[in-house]
Amino acid sequence: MVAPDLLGKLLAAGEGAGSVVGRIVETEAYTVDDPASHSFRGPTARNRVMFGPPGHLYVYRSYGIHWCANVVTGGLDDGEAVLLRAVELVEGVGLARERRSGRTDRELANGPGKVCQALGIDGTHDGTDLTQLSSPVRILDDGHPPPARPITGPRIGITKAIDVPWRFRSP
DNA sequence: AAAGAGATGGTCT
DNA sequence: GACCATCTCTTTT
Repeated sequence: MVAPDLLGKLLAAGEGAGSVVGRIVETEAYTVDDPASHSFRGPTARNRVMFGPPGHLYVYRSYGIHWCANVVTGGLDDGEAVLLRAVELVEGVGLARERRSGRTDRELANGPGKVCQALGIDGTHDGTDLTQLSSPVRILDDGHPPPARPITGPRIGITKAIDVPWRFRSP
C-alpha cells in the first residue's frame, strides 16, 4: 500500500445517523528517512502507532488545536504513514455542515484538520484498525479506482525535505 | 488575491 | 524552552 493507492478510497467515521463518509482526494507520504516525519527519530509515545501494523489510524494533535489523521502503510516497525489531507464528502454532509458551521461545502474537508473536524475524528481514535467494518473509523473500497495519473507536488506546512513530491491529489 | 498573525498545547531537546 | 505534517480572521495590495 503506497500513498496514491489511498486516493479514491472511502474514509468513514461514526455509526448510523452519525456517520460521515468522504472520498479521499489528497494524501501525503511520510517515512523514517524523512526529516519531516514524526517517525524520523524513532518510536515515541506519540508516534508508536506508526511503527505498528499497517491499516491502523495514527492521530496526532497539530498546533495544540487540530487533529490530523494518517493511515499506517508500512509493515511492523517501518514507521511509514500517509497523511489524509482532503476528502470529498459523499455521505453525512448535513452533520459535517453542523460541525463546520459557517463554511461553504468545499471548505468542509479540504485540509487535514478539517477532515478530522468534519468526520468527528479525534485522539480517542488513535490506533483504530481501519480494516474492521465495526471500527469507529474505517477505510472502505467501493470499487472506485484511484486516478491513473494523480497530480503530485511538494508537501505542505513543513520546512524539511519539501523537494520530494510526496503529495498526491485526484485530478 | 495574497500575505500576516494569533490561537493553543503536547512533544521533544 | 523551542518547535511545530493547521486553521481562521484581519490587513494589505
